[in-house]
Amino acid sequence: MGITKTQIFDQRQNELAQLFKILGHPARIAILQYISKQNACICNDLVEEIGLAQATISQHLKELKSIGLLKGEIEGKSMCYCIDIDRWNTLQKNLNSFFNTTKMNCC
Amino acid sequence: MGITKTQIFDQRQNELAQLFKILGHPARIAILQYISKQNACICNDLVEEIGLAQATISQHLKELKSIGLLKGEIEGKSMCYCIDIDRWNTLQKNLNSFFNTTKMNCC
DNA sequence: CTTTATTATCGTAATATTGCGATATAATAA
DNA sequence: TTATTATATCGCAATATTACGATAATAAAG
Repeated sequence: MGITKTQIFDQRQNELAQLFKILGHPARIAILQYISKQNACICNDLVEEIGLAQATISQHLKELKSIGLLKGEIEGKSMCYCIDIDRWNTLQKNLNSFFNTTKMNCC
Repeated sequence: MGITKTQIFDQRQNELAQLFKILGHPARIAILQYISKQNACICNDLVEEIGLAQATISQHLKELKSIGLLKGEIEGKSMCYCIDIDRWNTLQKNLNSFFNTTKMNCC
């Protein structure tokens, strides 16, 4: 017990849930907001800005990368993490599609 | 360690993350989709439809209620859980507002 | 009142997530 | 080469989530 039974749900349900799940942490929300404000970003800024340890920030960045929301480029000896706007717009469409189709026909 | 440091984030970040988090489970996505299809719903249907134990479904319903997405009315000896459309629309607006403001000014 | 049906809650085991120190890796600087 | 700086990964401890059986609570039916 304890493991999520992904096999009893369809792919769309699992993918949608995974997206929501990754967005479901305040640090990751804050990271996205901060990167957006900066127009560019290096991870080290985030450590000071957010107030979590460097290892923890790095882990959150990895999760945001896992759903394609962030892309990172090496820039000298630091990383430039940016929001992938195409992916961002696609995600927004997916979520809206879920919201719009699900509210239909409800009592 | 292990506990999310909600105190270092602001209220909006925590609330937004909480919404995403609750939506971040395939069973809860499936529950919302099923209720939407039915126009009404009793929990017992969900147990057969989703394929999780009754106790588990009940727990997921409770979480969806906790963010106001579902409202439940007693109907005879069973419950009628419905999507709260007003709340649903508000949530959708909140998420879109996050998506729209965050993608601005990004590199 | 007793039975039956439906949902909620409790307790618990299994697994996942969060956070961080320590360390590895990689690139530039001296 | 040897520092220095920035980021990633490993390993672990603390906490949270998921799932379910057992049981409680509630309401209708007999």
